[in-house]
Amino acid sequence: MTTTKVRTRFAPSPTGYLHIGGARTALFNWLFARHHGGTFVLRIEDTDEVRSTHDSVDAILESLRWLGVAWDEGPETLEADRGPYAPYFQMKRLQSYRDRARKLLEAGKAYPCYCTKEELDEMRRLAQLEKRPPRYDGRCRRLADEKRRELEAAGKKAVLRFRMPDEGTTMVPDLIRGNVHFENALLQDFVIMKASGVPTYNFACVIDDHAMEISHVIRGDEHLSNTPSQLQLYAALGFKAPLFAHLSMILGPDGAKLSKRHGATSVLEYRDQGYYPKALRNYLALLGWATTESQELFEEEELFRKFSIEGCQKSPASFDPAKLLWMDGEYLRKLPVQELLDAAKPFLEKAGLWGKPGLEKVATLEREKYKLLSDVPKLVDFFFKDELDWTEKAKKLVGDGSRTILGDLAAELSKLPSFTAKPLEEAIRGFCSAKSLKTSQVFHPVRAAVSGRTEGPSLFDMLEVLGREKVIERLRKAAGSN
RNA sequence: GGCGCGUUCGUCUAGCGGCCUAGGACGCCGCCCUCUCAAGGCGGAGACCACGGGUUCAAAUCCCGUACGCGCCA
Repeated sequence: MTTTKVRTRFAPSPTGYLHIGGARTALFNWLFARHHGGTFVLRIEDTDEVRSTHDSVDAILESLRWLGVAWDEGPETLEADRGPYAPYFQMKRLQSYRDRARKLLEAGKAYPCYCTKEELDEMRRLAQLEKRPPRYDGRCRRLADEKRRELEAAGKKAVLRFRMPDEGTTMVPDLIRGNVHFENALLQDFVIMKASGVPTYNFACVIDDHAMEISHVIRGDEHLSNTPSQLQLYAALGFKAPLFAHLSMILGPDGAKLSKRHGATSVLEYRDQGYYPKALRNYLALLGWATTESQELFEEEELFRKFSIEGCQKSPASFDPAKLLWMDGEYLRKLPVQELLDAAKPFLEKAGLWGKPGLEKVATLEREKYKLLSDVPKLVDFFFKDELDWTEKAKKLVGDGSRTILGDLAAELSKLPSFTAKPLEEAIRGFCSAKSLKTSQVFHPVRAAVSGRTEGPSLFDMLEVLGREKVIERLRKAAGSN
C-alpha cells in the first residue's frame, strides 16, 4: 500500500496583518503536518494586485515566526528559490496558471468572456428581480469565432471562465463535516483568469495545491462553498483532489465575527502587549479543538502527538481574552526566571531596566504575579527607582501614625548584623512586641515605605533583596527624618 | 434570495443510545492559607443539552421539521 506523504499548507493573502483566525488556521496545518511527520508549506497568495503589499508579507512571516509556527517550505527557506515546489509567491508562478488555462481553453473546458461590468451588473439585477440566484448566464459560452474576432479586433479584453457542468451534483468529502453535496446547476461559470492575465483565487489555489502536492487542505469554513467549484477544476484538469477539512470560524466574545472592536485581532498586537508566544499558541490550539481528556496545557510535543482532525469542532468558537490571559500567566509562572527575563527583554529595555544588577533577584520576588511579559518591568521597577511612584493607599499608610514607627525601626534595623529574611523577620517581630504593636501596624507601612505600594512580595524577602542601604534610606525618608 | 454549515453552563469544551439528577477549564462568588497582592487548596452558583415532532424499553447522543446565527454566490 502506498501512503501519500502528508503535505499541508497555509496560503494567506498579504493584504493586511495576520489575524488570530489566520494564525489558528496556520497552526492547525502545522500541527497536522507534524502529527503525521509531514511537511508544512507556506504559500503567499498575492494575486490581488491592488491590495497585496510587501509589508503584509513581512508581517505574516514575522507573526508566524514569533508564534513558533515554523513552515518547512516557503519564503525564506532553503527551498524558497530552488526547491522542487518553488517559488512560493503566486505572482511568480503566473506562467503555470496561464499554461493550465490555455489547456482548459483548448479542451473547451474554459472560454473567453467579453461581458462588461455593466452587463454583469444588469444580469445580477435581473436575477435578483426574478428572485433567481445571481449567476452568470453563460452567454459567452457559444460565441461564434467570427464574433469573437470582432470583439478582439475592437480591443475588447476577455476574462477566462470555467465551464461548469449544468447538471449533477458535486460532493465535497470533508474530514470535519462529512460529505457535503452541492447542485452543479447552482454553481456558475466562474472566472479563472482575469483580463490582466492574473488568475483568480479559486484557480490559482487549485493549480498550486496540485503542483505543490498538497495532500490536505485545512482552511477556514468560508471556503467550503468554494470547494465544489474547485473540485470541478481538479476533475477538468485531470488532477487528483486533496482531502479537505474546513475549520469553524473564530468569533468575538459577543458571538459576532471577531473584529477590531473586540480588541486586538492581529498576532503582532499580542506580541506587543506582552503575551508569551507559546501561551497564545496553546490557547489558539484550544479554539475549536479539544482532546477527550479535557487537557488544557500542552507541551509542543504533546500538541504534535495529540492533535487530530477528529478533535476539531464544527461549530464556531468565541475568542475569550480572559482565558488567554490566564494561560499566559500559567506559562510565565513555569518559566525559569532567566528565561522569563530574556522573554521580557523588549519590555525591560523600554523601561530602562535591562541589565540592571539585581534584576533577577527582584524579578524572582514577584514570580507568580506576572500575567504578561509587560508586567515584569511594572512589578519590578520599585527596586531601581530613586523616587518611588507612590500609590494613594501606600501614601496613606506611611502617614502621620506610622512616621515614628518607621523611624524607630530604621534605627533598629541599621544595627542588624545580618540583613537576610530570617533575622529581619525576627528583628521586626521583636520590634513589634517590644513596642506592643500589632504586626500589621508595622508590616504594611514598611512595605509601603520601601516600595511605594501596598501590594508586593513577602515583606522580609523583599527587604533582603533591597538590601540594608536602600531599606534604611527609604524608611528614614518615609519617616521624614531624612 | 438561493445553496451550504452550525446550535451542550457567560466562554472554550467532554459526551459519539443506558455510566448524564450532563464532566472539566476560564471567568464569577465564598472559605482556607497568609504580612499585602498573587499563587495554591477547598467549596458554590451557573446548561430544562436552540425549539417542535418522531424512532427506541431507553436520546444531549439517531431521523425529520422549525427558529436563530454564520458563510458563499457579491
